[in-house]
Amino acid sequence: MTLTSKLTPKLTPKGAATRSRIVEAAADLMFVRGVAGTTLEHVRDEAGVSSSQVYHYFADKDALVRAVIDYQNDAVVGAQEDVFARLDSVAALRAWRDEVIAHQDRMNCMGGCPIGALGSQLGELDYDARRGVAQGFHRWQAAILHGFRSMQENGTLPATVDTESLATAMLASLQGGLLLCQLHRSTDPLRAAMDTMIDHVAYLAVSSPPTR
Amino acid sequence: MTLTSKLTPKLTPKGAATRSRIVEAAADLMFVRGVAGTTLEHVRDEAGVSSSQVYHYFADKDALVRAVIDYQNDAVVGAQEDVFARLDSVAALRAWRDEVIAHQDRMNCMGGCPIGALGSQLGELDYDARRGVAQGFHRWQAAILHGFRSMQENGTLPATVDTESLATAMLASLQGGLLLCQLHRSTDPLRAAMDTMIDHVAYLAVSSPPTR
DNA sequence: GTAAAAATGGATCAGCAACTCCAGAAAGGA
DNA sequence: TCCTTTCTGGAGTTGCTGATCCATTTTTAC
Repeated sequence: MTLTSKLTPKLTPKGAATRSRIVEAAADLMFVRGVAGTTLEHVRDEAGVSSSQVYHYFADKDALVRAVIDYQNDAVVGAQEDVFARLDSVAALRAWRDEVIAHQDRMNCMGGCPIGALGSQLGELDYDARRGVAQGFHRWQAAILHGFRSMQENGTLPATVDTESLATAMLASLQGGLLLCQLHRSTDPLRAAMDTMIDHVAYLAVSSPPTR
Repeated sequence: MTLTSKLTPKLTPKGAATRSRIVEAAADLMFVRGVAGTTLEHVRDEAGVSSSQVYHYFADKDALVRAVIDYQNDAVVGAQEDVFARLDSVAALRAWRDEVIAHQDRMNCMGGCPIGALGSQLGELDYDARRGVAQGFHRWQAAILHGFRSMQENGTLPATVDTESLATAMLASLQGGLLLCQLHRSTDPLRAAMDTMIDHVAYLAVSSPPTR
């Protein structure tokens, strides 16, 4: 349950739909033009609502930004949480890497990670925003961790491996790789980052094979 | 040699000092408040110059931003280029990791990487800015690569290792780790990211020991 | 020493974007 | 049905911020 749902106690179905349209429009625009580069006028036009609508559903721009963070957390992490849970083998990790790279290819390496971009832009400006993004990253790390734990349970990874650190390192590699991918307009650095990290997982898996 | 030096052909020593003061003030402010959150009025006051000074040395805000990118490239990468070149052992890598973490500790995990933050904020908004940041990252990657090549030459790493990819992966890990460090206000994720990557280098060094 | 070029100060402009207001339409609840 | 609440429309306002202008002082070059 998000914080914003508490702040708008009474919402008719129609109102909820309008609110969603505003958040989605804002999320799309902020992904392309950045938070500061996105005016509420843009959001208004893109969502097809009037000026007052935005302020009917959100106290100010900051409140809208926080709703966008919640939205992206669900869209990016939530939608892939079950996918991460099934990352229980090195082969599955490599398939996931291929999907991530293919997606960036389709995007022409533009935009990077929606959550990471929001965090980088708002980290020092908006306390709540920073917390929201951190929460999304924690959720993301937990999802990856779940996969690594599965690899321990099925004997792929030895129990001695620090899966917490490994999951954090994997997420960091992904984020850094996405940033380099965006700025170099090439998937090569993303591939290098993910491949190297997956190679390390494979090393951990091989170096201490299951003893059953 | 930076591009900006070509655009301001005649600069008195006094003028160059004033220009530098403006760029440094802008860099500091943009690191803390972000690019969009930094007004030229802030820069003017912080640098102790009048409004017209800024426009005397820079065509517009975008030009100042590009100068800030050049400045940060030199400050962050340039200043540590020789340090990177001496990273020719696993122990040296671990010492470097300690320094990075100690620095983030001193900063209270605020701000992240100055170059990464600029890239994330400007990546999709300013073509020249994106290219400038990418150039800085390339320089950074090359510096790390230099260290890995040294490790090959002194026999620490086998010649078969793809040092290009390894250097890129190390930089990505660092960037992602810094982002998580900033957003979580903790050096733990940064440590996890760097440790895991250095462990991998150590694995590559050990798995195929020098055959001399 | 003098003229040209560069540097400085500060007032001011103009546009934009966040935010407000109020009136009216639609929906919900009894 | 009728009354309350929610939703919508769009004009309007205010403050900020990037940018301009011109006069004045300082420095450089010969």
